[in-house]
Amino acid sequence: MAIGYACLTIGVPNTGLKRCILKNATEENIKRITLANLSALEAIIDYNSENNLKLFRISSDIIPFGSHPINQVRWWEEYQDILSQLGHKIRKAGIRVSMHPGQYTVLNSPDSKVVGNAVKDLEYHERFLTSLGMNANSKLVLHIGGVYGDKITAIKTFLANYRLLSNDIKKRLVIENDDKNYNIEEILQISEKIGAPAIFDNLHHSINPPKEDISDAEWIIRCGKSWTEHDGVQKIHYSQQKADAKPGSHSETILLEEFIKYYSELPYKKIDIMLEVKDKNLSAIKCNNAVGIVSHKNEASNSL
DNA sequence: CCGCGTCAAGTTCAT
DNA sequence: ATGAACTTGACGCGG
Repeated sequence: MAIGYACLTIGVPNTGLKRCILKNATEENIKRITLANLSALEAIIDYNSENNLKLFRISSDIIPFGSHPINQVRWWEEYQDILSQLGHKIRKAGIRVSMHPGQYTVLNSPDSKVVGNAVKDLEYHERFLTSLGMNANSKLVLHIGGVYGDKITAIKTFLANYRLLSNDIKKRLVIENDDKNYNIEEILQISEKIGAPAIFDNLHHSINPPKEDISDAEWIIRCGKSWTEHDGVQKIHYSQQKADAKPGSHSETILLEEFIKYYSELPYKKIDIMLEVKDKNLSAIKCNNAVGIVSHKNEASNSL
């Protein structure tokens, strides 16, 4: 069991990622930012390792314009050594990394240009994880996409386009319920058809539940059946609603009492939990402490 | 140098 | 028909 966080590391020097706007995306800037970001990622990994944070989502911003035609840098070749050393460090630390293409990556769009871009974006993310030398338990998390007024057709489009993806992408792809369009029941139906594992997101689920009203633990059990040996340990997303904000807004920090209750109700503990929360690593450490995952630092100080 | 508007992409919903 | 929200910080322009 590991608890992790997404993309950003709060309060740690040299871990910030750089970006640029399209207008400034020259080859020189792209290379400079890429190198700076790989260095930042190493600092993040060092920090995660020291703090026993064994689950981390790498930001899609790691390579500027990673799937945009403006970026013609063959970074996976040019920085092959840096990437493979970084990957080695990640594995040595026992950290599981993943990536999560965003809301603009829509595989089931009726617009073939949009689909083409989505495929390119998946290829970019896949290439990054493969350049690190990660195996198939490093996942790419994807939402299904739009509905376009007809969900049956939209799902058929997703299935058809999924089948066109390369095996390298398919072996990493996992699908997640979202807060508007596709609930966990639909995700599981799609998951069975394509063989991609299902990620259960508790907050999305609370906002967009299916008709069948069973406990989160029951849904997690059903999702768990979609994870095979080569996919690694089942992953779920966990977040808490920010008070007095729009449904779906992530809270500033994780309230421990609520987390511990949720944790205690999990059907089994062989689960990796990705927190989606604004204070990132701080909550991840807090939750680790709450469930008895102690960092090396703490062990050292405890033994003094 | 400081502060605030803007930023690649797509879809949905509100106006 | 047009525009904001999504999620969010960081870039970078204008003063």
